Amino acid sequence: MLNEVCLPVGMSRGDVERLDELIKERIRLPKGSALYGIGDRADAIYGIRSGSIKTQLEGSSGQLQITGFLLPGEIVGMDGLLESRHVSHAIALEDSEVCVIRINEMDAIAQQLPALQHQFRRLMSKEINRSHQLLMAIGSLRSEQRLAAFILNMSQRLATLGYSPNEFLLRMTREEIGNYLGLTLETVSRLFSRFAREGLLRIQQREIRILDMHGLQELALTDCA
Amino acid sequence: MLNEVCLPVGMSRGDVERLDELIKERIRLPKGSALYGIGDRADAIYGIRSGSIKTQLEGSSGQLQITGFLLPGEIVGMDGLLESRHVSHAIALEDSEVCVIRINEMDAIAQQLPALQHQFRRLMSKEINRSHQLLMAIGSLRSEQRLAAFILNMSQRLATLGYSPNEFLLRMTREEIGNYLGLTLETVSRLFSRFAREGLLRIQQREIRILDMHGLQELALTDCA
DNA sequence: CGCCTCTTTGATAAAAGTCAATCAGGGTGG
DNA sequence: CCACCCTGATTGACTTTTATCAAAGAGGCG
Repeated sequence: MLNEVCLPVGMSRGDVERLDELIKERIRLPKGSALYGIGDRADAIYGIRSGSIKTQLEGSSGQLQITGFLLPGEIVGMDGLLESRHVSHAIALEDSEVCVIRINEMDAIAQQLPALQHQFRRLMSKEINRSHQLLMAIGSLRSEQRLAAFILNMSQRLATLGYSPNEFLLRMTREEIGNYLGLTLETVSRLFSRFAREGLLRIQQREIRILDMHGLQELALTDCA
Repeated sequence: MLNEVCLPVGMSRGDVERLDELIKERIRLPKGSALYGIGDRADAIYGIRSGSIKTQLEGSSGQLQITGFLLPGEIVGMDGLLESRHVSHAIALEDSEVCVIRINEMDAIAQQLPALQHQFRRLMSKEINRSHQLLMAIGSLRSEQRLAAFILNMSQRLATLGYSPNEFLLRMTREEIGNYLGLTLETVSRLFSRFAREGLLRIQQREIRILDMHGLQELALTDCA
């Protein structure tokens, strides 16, 4: 049924049926619960069916760093494939559901289905690119640009899921946004207020309504190094 | 011969011989030359045999962000596997040599050699973790901690290559270090001077000698959030 | 030898963080 | 059902960190 949500591939009808074997198990995650934690055995990856999930690392002195906010259709858990142990936490931001893709089973099927192998490789490459993009944002953009880019990114991803790109609900706190972007929660809050004052958007708690998409885009690009 | 440098795997004697087929081609890179650039067709990955290479992204407004400094034994080029086009530049920091691993050929061999598939997956996961680590450093550490962590990281990686962990030559400029760490070149320079003043290390141009490894480690961890 | 790039250092400014107080909702228990 | 509490958000005053601008110094390569 919703295989494309679990592992969005471009493959033949018959191939897709093979995948049904792969995705038997599902997990329901109440808000705030962990899909996995650091040190947990990593023998599967997870496709998000509904809800949203954050992933965060834990530094050597205990500080947390959020590395991603994942939405339906996206894959979580690929960080653990190095040592078969997860090196991050994955926590549901709201009640969510994921489907489980066991690595072993995937390997078995991929043996006769090279397209799956390639698809999986693409997914990992995507993850690399995602964190590189974030790296560039944190490393070379100013706070206002980072937040603008963040809002636009959420908007785009929600739009591809069929939601309105102009009006949506943030599932994370100011503190989580700040942590993700390398800012403090106060800075994030002030920026939201400023964006609202400047007529770029309207914000009421976590409900965002983008009023001037073009202005936001301009802001995100304004640097001209 | 030096296959483990090109694709460090834990596999049987016979398997290793299979790999010889894989690595026929080598490329010599003069200092400053590009292994690939944004938009180039990505049909191979590269194992560094000697020298060092930086990878950098280009933002929408033209700003560059260095995402990695790669040393011998490390793999470069995995960012391009998403769309078969590279999305970054890879540039030699000194005269370097890489061996070419064509994706197609690797796939063909991996068909009968699952260990290779797994090894490749591990490498991609490692790349994800690497950029997550950097993300955490830039996102949640102060400038002095970032630089200390950077120095320690270089030291460790050079040590695993058989070089002295206490004395080495940086192949990149202050500006490149700064860009990588999300700092300006002036800040980097001042920090080096300060570390030297505090007796943590001695620095003369790009020659580093670590005098107080433990002090540096402490500095890198000092946050206690 | 001299130019050119890289580096160092200083003075100043701007950005973002910290501390602190208040405010707003949402959920819980009386 | 309402008051209260607790978490999260906002805003202000102030500090710290880091960037920016500028000038001078050091090597290295042609």
